[in-house]
Amino acid sequence: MSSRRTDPLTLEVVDLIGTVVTRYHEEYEQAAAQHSLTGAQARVLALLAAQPTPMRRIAQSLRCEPSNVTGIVDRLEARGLVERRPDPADRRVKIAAATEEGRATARRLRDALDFAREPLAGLSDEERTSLRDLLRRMLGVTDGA
Amino acid sequence: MSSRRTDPLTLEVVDLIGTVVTRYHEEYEQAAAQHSLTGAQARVLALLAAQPTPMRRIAQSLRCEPSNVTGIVDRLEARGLVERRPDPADRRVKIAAATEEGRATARRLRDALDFAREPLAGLSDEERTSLRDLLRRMLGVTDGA
DNA sequence: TATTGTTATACTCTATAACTATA
DNA sequence: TATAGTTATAGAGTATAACAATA
Repeated sequence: MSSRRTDPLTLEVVDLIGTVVTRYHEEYEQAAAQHSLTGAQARVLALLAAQPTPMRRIAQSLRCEPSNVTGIVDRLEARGLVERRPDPADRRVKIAAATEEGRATARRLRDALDFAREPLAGLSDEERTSLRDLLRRMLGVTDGA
Repeated sequence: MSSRRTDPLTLEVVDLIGTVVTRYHEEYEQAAAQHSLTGAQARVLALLAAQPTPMRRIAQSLRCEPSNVTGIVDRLEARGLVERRPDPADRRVKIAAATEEGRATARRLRDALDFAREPLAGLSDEERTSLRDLLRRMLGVTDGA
């Protein structure tokens, strides 16, 4: 197995994946910055634009401590992009939800994320199918649809 | 071009790439944390283990302001993983270099990065070649070797 | 008692601006 | 005067611990 680790082909694929990761993050941060958002704020806003979410679950989604979410949502709320709502079923819970303006910002943000879209446009349908299948296997995805 | 943007195949590939990016980062941070390093510290240490580098160039590599590098190298230096050396050619320049212990840590860190290695082991040579070529085209890489 | 969200605290990363020592 | 590195400062993300309200 160590032969596979140092084999030039594997190393190049690893390197290419590293490049993908780097480029993806740079584009994401850049797109967020264009709307004066940090990466974390953009991720939370995207999540809340998809569906209102309790603070606790936001933390799970971000894989960080719940205490951190307070500040991130505070800053989004201060800009009118997000609001906190009570949970009728459990008065301990606060549900964060994107406002109309927040959803609009999230939409523009997603449109700006050309990363995977533009370079993928250079591939044919067959090639994209092939890429999808390889990535699926690499990630251990059983199926998709 | 907007038809390609919303086509299900492209969306799934975009989603898979997002998963790759997320998983890669988590593994990287986790591997760094196992050595009590932050992500930024691990990146700088890996860079310096490959070759001694002036502070200015470290900043370019990290795509951050030079002032930030001071603190990162300070912390690595305080732990004996890195040292600053003068540049004989230009007395303004300080060259940061990994110590023997720093190189050993960098080596262990790299070994811990199973992310791309392990899942790639499930692919055949042909599949990895195919994946390499698709990633190359996606990234606009003319060639490699 | 356990859980949700928050506050308080400390550390790191980040950018900006001003400083120093060289060039 | 321009450049390399540093310092000072401030904002943001992160983890830990302690707390109030609620379950």
